[in-house]
Amino acid sequence: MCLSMQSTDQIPHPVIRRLPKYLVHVQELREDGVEWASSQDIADALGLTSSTVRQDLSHMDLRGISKKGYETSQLEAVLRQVLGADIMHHVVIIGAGHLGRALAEHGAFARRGFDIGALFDQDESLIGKSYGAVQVMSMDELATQADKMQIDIGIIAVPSAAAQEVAEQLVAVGVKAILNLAYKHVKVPAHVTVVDARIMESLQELAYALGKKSDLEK
Amino acid sequence: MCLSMQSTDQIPHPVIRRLPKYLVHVQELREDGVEWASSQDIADALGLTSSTVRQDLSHMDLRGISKKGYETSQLEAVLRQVLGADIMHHVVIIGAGHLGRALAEHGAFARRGFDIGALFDQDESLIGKSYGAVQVMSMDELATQADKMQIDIGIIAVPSAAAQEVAEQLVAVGVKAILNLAYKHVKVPAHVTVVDARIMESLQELAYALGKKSDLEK
DNA sequence: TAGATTGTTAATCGATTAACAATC
DNA sequence: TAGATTGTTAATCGATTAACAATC
Repeated sequence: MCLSMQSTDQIPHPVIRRLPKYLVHVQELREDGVEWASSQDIADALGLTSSTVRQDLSHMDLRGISKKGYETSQLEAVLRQVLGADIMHHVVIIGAGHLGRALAEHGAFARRGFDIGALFDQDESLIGKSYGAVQVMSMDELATQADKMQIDIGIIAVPSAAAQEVAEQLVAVGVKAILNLAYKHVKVPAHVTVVDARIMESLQELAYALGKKSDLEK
Repeated sequence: MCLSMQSTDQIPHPVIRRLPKYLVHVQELREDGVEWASSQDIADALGLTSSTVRQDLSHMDLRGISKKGYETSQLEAVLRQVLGADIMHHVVIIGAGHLGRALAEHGAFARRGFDIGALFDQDESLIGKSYGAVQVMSMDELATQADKMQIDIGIIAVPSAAAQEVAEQLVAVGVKAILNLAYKHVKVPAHVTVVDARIMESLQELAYALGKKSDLEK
């Protein structure tokens, strides 16, 4: 018997990318003691239209109520469930440079269900050191460790020249989900999901916007 | 007389988000001595279709050549120009926590035209310290410093609870472009551009993808 | 010349927005 | 009851893909 029908239908990608935004907002509302939020309330807070919010939430396993909106605690629960926020995910970071270390030391991930199990680096002089509660290991140990801890997600935090090779190493040890922080597109087999989070690209997008603005001022 | 017609037409947002990907790839090709790249070559490397590549590049101020494709050095030049990669942008980071420090110490930004002028933090005990070549200053000095260095871009690297307040402070001192790394949507006036680069959201997107995969295996 | 590849138009696909009957 | 707000259908808008004449 299948209770949650929603788990089978295909949620469009733009919707999926908005779900974390709904979650963080509705969580804040619930913590602040707000029990109900209308689609318009949520839209205003997140810079969307109420129509988009209702469409998006129609993919979730809950119903709103006329004149009241959506119950924040219920909405939070279904969003957490859909996003797998209640399951602990095992994460490794490849690259113990500034960015990799910062992520290891950043407590917020563990609090949200992402347990960072290890940092890996080529640089032998770093091996054995700890950042936060996370130890640096040799790249040679990746395969062994992948068996021990069941790695769900690999984070690529190496220089761009090494990104493709690291992606292939992660795929080789069976990692199915990769967060790529390197300024380089990586190619992986179709069964592996890659999400890019590149600060450099975001900065360049801003630089473009600034250029447009100064054009308009002329 | 206006030589670059392209600077006035409106480039669609999805195209703009792909431009940095083209730039980084074509730069690599050029450095490797590859002089020509066809739309199909570029598409294969970046996981796009050749049709998309040709459509995207039609917004740029260059022409490809039949049977050869696009000249990499020329393509790099127009992409750099459109993205403002040849102009130095002045950046400040608000929040001298792990992430803020990592960005300050990360050399790649300066190399790509983003000069990080200062870190700002509320914590008085951090003030005066340096990370990389970047000094930590008091939040009280933001307004004064904003006048001195001409700030183009502000990076929000504070805990989510403080993100909205920091956004407002940046807007108040005249910053027109904000990179938001906090796990919280910030509201700003229409004349200010915000780009989000939230690692947490990307991880949650991956967690969703993992959940879908384990559903399919059943 | 023949064939590969462009630039561009048209077709398709999909996401967002608008509209409104149902409902609390 | 009257009015606000949902869920959903239909309309609009925009992006991607396909197709193909032009061209090197």
